Amino acid sequence: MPSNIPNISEAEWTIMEVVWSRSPLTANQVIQALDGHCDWHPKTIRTMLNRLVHKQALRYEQSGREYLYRPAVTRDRCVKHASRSFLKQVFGGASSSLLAHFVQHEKLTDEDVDRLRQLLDQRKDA
Amino acid sequence: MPSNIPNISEAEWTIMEVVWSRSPLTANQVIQALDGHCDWHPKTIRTMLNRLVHKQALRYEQSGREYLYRPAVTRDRCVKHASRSFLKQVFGGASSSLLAHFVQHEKLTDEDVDRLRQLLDQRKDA
DNA sequence: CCGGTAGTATTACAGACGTAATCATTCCTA
DNA sequence: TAGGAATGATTACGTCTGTAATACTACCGG
Repeated sequence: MPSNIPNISEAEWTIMEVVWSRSPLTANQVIQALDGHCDWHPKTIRTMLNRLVHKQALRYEQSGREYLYRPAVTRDRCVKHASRSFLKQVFGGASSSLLAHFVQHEKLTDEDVDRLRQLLDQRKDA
Repeated sequence: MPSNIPNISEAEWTIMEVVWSRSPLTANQVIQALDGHCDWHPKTIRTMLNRLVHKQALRYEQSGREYLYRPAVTRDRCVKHASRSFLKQVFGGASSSLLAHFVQHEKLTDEDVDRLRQLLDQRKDA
């Protein structure tokens, strides 16, 4: 029984972040959490919640006349899944190339660099 | 005049890789290059070449009765663009988190690690 | 000169996505 | 008790994707 991570689109990812960080919540709470950040119509957000349930990225339980949504997949698993796809598609699976790219082209503070060095040190080398 | 990087889908990316690495080539050469790797129908590949031209990810010039395709955007720019989107979507734009993730969860040889340390050293710190 | 072949261009079609509007149900309130 | 408001369900619709098939056109060979 392998992962079975549902495909979460870009817009859906935004919804998932909210649910991951404050689960469980009602549709309205999701809408409020996004108010100001996105400007999606509430209907749109409800639609996306629905789709995410169908994709089995979210679950819900009834609570009064509303639903309480929770993640059905952990953020970790989704991050890993998305990272793998990206790594494969853009860097041909070579994590070293990917890392080189980000070290060279994206901003890092000195602290970031230090922490990264530590991670490299702690890495259990084969 | 900002970037204007066209959106290149996953399947299209495969085509682009071929063109980036051996440009210029004819449709048939792309088809042959992919033979064995993908199993797309030749018609499918021609369709994708066409779409990529419309998206202005590829250009072509006539050569006899065929076209010679070339990239209209560099791989570098596309990699950077895709990396930014991914970074933003999955790691909220924090490159340090992204780097930590890949260092901790993806395979790296000892040489990879050494090279990465060097890159960190060479980094022009602010 | 005519028809087949090899290219390109156009069309097809289902499923995903972004973005909602409309429908149906139910509960609260006047 | 009937009507409106809130919620979830269904439907809508244009674009993008994956995956081709079909149409058109021009050149080559008989």
